[in-house]
Amino acid sequence: MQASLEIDGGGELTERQKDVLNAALRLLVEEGDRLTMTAVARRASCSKETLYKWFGDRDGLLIATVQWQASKVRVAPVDRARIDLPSLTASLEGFASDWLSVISSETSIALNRVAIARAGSDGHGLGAIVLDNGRIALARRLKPVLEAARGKGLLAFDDAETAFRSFFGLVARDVQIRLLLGDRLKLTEAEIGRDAALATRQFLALYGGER
Amino acid sequence: MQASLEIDGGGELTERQKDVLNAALRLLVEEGDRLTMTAVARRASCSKETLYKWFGDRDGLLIATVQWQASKVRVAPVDRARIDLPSLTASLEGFASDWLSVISSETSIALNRVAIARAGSDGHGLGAIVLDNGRIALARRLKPVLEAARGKGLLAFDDAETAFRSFFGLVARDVQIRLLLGDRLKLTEAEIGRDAALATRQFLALYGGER
DNA sequence: GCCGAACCGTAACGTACGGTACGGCGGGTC
DNA sequence: GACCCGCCGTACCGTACGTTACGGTTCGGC
Repeated sequence: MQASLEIDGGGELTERQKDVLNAALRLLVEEGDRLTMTAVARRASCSKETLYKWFGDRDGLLIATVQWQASKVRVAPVDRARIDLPSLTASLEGFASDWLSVISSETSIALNRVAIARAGSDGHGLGAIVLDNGRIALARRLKPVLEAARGKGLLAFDDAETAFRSFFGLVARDVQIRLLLGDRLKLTEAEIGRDAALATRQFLALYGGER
Repeated sequence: MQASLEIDGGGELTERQKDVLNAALRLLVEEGDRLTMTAVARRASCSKETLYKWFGDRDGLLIATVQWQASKVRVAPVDRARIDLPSLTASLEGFASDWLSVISSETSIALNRVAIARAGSDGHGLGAIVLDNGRIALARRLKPVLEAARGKGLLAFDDAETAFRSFFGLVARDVQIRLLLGDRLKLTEAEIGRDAALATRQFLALYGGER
């Protein structure tokens, strides 16, 4: 089945279906791409027939699982009224530590691994979804903040996309690729806070206005 | 078979074996992780029996293939005598554009995809190899340059690792994760050059000494 | 010319897994 | 109570693929 390309991923799901997807998600974290339909059915205490009726095929189940996880992490848009340097700094540090927390979480690592593994062969369904709920969602939330700050003269840049990508690089650095490749790398809360503060300071040094 | 963990990956290989590994490499780029032993044998015009005799099993073949590719990209160490600001700038730009070229190449993408896909389940053999020949090799070559530049007062930092990771982030930004996830993103030579120059300028702004 | 080793091509085996079919059951409706 | 419907559990089917086995061919050494 070709799962419908709806934007929201958790809309018309019954509680039972959400339970099943949560089970699939946990299994995805534990087993990676080698989870089997049988294992999902057993873990969720449902029949394979039900899995196929609800999700069509294995691909449909994976897509629904990824969309379900994505729908759980939707965040409220940032309030960008009244922005000054301290609030901008705090906001950037918040974005940075949120992002570091996400990309170092077991769930994110597992989902990115599966999406990357399948990006080569299939019609890049999962990759687009993961990208859209990761990097792209971050950009959508951050760019208005950057542009508001530029409006107040707190930042100076020509292209918000370029500025965003610099911020992204300063924050993520090599963390995600190392974790995806299996590097043992434990990020504590304190380290995330320090790294976020450093990245923010560096970003302001590069893009801060009226120095 | 547990392939021996030798550091060099292309040492005791006959020409015929290199041909076979090159065929496997091409197939890996085309097919990703779903390459089959039959397909490799057919592409390399050899028998499966030979594949199993030489490489033990499918894992051994994949490991040998990744090591073989890694052995091909070994580069000469950088000459760090007589360093001044122009030569440092040129050197950093060289590192940056090399790295961007590597991570945007079909081969690197395919190898990273396979290594990431298997990093969750198997004994993280491939992930460690890819990491060691990617990020870690880059750090090994770049850090002496950074430290030499610090010795001349051209750069200022406490920890070479931290400085390196900032450089890494400024160069790579979101390029690698986007490509791994299947984002269509074509980097031209000119764009790589511009991005490398920008990253270098930003890195020097953050870590340049005696301003 | 003969022998053994290495190798090619292919057939065969075993298994794992995606997908389907079916019997049973509990719960809602009349 | 009779009926229906959605779902569970499980057995089953077909296939793909890793792995092994085997007959035939080439080639270097004697």
